[in-house]
Amino acid sequence: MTGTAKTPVTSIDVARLAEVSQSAVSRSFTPGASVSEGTRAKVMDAARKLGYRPNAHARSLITKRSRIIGLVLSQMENLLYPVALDHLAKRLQRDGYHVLLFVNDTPNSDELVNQILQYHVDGIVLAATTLSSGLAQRCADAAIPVVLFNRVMASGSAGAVSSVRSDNVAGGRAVARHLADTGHQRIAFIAGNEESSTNLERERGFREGLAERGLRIWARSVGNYDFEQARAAARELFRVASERPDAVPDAVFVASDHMAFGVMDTLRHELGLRIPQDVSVVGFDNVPQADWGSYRLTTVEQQVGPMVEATVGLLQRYLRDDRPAQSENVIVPVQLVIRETVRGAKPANERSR
Amino acid sequence: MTGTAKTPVTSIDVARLAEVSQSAVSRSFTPGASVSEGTRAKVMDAARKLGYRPNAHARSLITKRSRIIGLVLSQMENLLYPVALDHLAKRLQRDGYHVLLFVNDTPNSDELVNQILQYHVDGIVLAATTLSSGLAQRCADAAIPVVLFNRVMASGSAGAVSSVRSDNVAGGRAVARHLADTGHQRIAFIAGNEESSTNLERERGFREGLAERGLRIWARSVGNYDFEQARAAARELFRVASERPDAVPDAVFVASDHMAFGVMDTLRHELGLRIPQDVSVVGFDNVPQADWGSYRLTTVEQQVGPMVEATVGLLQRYLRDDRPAQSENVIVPVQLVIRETVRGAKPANERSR
DNA sequence: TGCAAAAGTGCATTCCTATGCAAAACTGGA
DNA sequence: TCCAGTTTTGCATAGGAATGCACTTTTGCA
Repeated sequence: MTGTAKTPVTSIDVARLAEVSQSAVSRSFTPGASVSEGTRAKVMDAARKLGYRPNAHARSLITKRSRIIGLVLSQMENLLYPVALDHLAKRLQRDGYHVLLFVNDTPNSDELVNQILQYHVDGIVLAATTLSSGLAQRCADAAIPVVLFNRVMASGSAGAVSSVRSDNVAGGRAVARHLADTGHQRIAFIAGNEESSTNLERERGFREGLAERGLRIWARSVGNYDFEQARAAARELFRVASERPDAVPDAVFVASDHMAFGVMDTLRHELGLRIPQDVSVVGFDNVPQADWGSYRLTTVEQQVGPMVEATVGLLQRYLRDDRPAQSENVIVPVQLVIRETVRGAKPANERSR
Repeated sequence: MTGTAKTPVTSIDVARLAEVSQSAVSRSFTPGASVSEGTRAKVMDAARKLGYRPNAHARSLITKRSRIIGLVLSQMENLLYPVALDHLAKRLQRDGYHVLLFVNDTPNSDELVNQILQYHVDGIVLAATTLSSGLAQRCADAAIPVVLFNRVMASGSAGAVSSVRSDNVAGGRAVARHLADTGHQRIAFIAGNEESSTNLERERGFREGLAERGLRIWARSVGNYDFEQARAAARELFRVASERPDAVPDAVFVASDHMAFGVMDTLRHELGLRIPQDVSVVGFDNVPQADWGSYRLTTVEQQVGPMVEATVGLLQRYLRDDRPAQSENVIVPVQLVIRETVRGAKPANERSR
């Protein structure tokens, strides 16, 4: 019978009941510590009776490890982040770590850094696209390992700021080739946040890919990774549609799926265009919705599983040998997922459904 | 210049530099403590120079308050939860609290309870639809206040298990009335998880509303709050469509938006039905996607803001006067948001766009 | 100017667990 | 049976901050 512990029960209580010392209790709960099987059994038994669990705060106070990873987020509507959060939390839980959440409210990162440092987290995952790299730097200065998720620092990093990201350049290039090879001529691009590394890289790869085929970006607009702004961008690009139908893009590459959905809705329901007959659309991320029947969006898959795995791997390396460690930048390969929003493409490497 | 603190800097270091006692430092960082402006200034100055911040673990060890709220989640793909998570984290951050995340991996809640209790969280928010109420009970037994989010306990609760939920019954009833009043006759229902309180209440309200108008559920299937299962449920309900078009539902109430999207996709793209001409669809939640052009889903809004506010309110009440406190069940009103998936309805109380 | 009340300060202790060190118990080989 | 070697055990302390208590300084009012 698991005892119902109304009041805090400490290792001393357990020690008393098990008739051993407090140290023995502690050791029984520390993997690899020196205790005989007999004592451990007695302790565990007493612990169960009393409903005892070691106090994580007291423990981390002395071990200097909190087994907590701070996660800084800002965008929640783009499903990529919830999905990544889910993976990350589950993965860390398996190793006895947990995620403490920080939502990037204000642009004032000072206060946020303060809050994070108070908890003495063992590591930080920065998944906020809009975040100033100052925050990363400040955390790294405090000797806390930082992993940027889906993002890199602009300037040379000083401390232990690593990053995990997809091969955005390759992704952009793959999209360019695909659109060129399916015979598109007037190819537009809707950017995300123009200063973000994700956008810069995707756009660069895209330009390169187009150049290979003797093309270039025909028209361009900015959506800032925002649903509504992406819709406005689409309207802008297609404004002249009615007057000169042949002066209008025949394909759009949108820097994120989340924006692409808004773009598709606007093209179809507001501008009366058919996808892909009148215009092709390609996204980036491959969030679950991209597979939904209303969109069936051709897009570049960011492999969340491997990205999370890499993130955890980096963190663990820091934690094991806790020297400063060189900053490391992992690039996870991407894959073009061809569905039904590009004219002249045959769905090939589709995975499920 | 904010000093870069390579090594832990403690209140004693600050005290030394500021030429005061350690107590003075502590008091300077404790709102409402007894310190003169002069000392506080000296302390803050020294603290800034050294890059000092109080150690949250040491603090919670002695104050018995961790300023951490545990949040247990399981469903991430239904945007309702990420959105709620976002609100909750921001709201708590404003009060100096933070969210520690627990993802309900396995059905084995024992291990999860263990993990939660180790951190001595000040409160727990349970937002996992699929979770056994045992978990709630166990936490409450450990004298930790528990708030069920979007969910109630089946049996009479013993400890301090409160809940915040929408008025699901009223929501279901509103849907029934709306569908009846717009002339629908063969009204189907696709259930979520049949044991969940949300589903039970929505279905009950729905039945009651239909009964008021002399109708009843014409066909029923179960989607378990899962996208694919909902699609299968839709196929099942409309299987006979080709043979006897008039024996097929003319409206479907789906117990969550997330499922409703799958249902709409299946109806439209797989079964070739038009919405709302051939069949009307109503969802529940009003997640952001419901407003998207491809869906424009008529649905019942769960007001996440007020729900989070109520949740935080309950937690704070527990924390202030920390007696066991009676369990309290807050019900947040809902609102039918009429968009374009119900035949014969005029978009009235639409909010934005 | 004097004195009681209020405000500020420091000392010492507490929160709970982990761990270095020395002592104790046990192991196995001769 | 005895001893060196190994494993267990307990003692005592550390880790960083908060707080009751007693003491000192300041304040306010007569």
